[in-house]
Amino acid sequence: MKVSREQVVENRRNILDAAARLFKEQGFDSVTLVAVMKEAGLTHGGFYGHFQSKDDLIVQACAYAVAADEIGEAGTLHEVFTNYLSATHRDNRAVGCPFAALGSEAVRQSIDARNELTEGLKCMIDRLSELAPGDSDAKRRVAAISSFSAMMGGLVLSRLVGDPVLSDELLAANRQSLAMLDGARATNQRRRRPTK
Amino acid sequence: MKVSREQVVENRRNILDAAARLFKEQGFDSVTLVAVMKEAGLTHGGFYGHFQSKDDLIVQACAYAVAADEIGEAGTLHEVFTNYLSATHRDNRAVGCPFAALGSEAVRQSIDARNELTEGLKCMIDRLSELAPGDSDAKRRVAAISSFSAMMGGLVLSRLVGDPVLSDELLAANRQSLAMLDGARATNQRRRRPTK
DNA sequence: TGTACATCAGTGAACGCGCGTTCACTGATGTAC
DNA sequence: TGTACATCAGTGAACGCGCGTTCACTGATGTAC
Repeated sequence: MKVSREQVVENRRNILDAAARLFKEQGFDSVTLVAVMKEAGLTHGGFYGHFQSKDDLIVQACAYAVAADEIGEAGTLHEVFTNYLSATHRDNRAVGCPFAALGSEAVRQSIDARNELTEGLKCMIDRLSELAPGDSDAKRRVAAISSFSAMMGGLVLSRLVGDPVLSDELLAANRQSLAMLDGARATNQRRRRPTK
Repeated sequence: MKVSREQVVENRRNILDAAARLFKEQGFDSVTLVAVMKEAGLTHGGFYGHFQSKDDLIVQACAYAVAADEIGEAGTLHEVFTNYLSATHRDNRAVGCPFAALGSEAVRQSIDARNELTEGLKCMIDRLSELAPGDSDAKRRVAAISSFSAMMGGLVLSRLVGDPVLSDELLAANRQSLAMLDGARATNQRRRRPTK
């Protein structure tokens, strides 16, 4: 049965939202279109009214996921990595960072999907560069890139590990290391963003 | 046709080697048993003489991959991250680090597979702890964990990115950051491993 | 504003392909004598 | 050492299931008058 134009827009959004969550939780290959459409409250036949193929959905869902990602919106680098390297984030892949959830699989996706993620990564690096310590744009950018790499790598490893003690240690060690880097570089720089 | 006992052992090794390479290159789900057996120079029917199931192969291939991983065998931390964060490593997933190649997918594998990888990670952390800077075991261990997290995260991001300029920058920024950490901490520590 | 009808988003059965897995068979190995 | 035979690693056809995808159909929407 035909639905209203607003409903079409909402349905498409629901499909993308369901796809992003399921992909991050279970991976691109394991998630079926039937599962995505069911999660979105629809039946599978309607899928091709919204997307050309599963590959097309993956591209759109990647764009949606990086756009919805709020990691960089905290006020300080310390807040960012404290939230990122938390047990909560580790244990909730579906609503977490798409790079950590899908990184090593995304490498093998279409160039279109990777380009969407690349745009999201560029945006993330720019936002973190504003928060990172360093007395030049170049240094802050290096700090942003290395900080995000460590956060993302550390989170993946903490999720991978079976041993819960080691998993917690991996998060804590990365938090500690980032705190040192943040503090050490902060000492010999002028403040760029004075607190209001 | 029956083959000699030595040939059986070699065939099993060839299957594991082919599986580890193909998994790292294409991911667990995309690789078929037919492809693995063909790569090992056999036909698919014989697979179940060596392994109980594809899941069993994944477990054994994870163990094989981490055992074959030589990343931590360089002499200094600088050598380790220079090799790890290289274009060569980025462009050759099949023979590279299993954590970078399979990290975000391995999260969703069986607990047996994750335990094999966990053992490999523990071994990696121990080896890097011997090379890492710091004036206590605890600090060297934190440095080892955060260094490996950044290396692994940085490599995954550099592989993911479509833009080759950004990809190179991600590698270079992480090398630079690790060099700073290595150098900075090295200044205020006694030398633990004097050069022979 | 009310009515008739064309549009088209969503439904669900069906298709075909590729996958993991099974199994009857083959023929070289390796043992018993 | 040589021969006869049981063993069993590997072969390749076949199976069944689940997946992405298609399509004839439905019925609410929204437009023309």
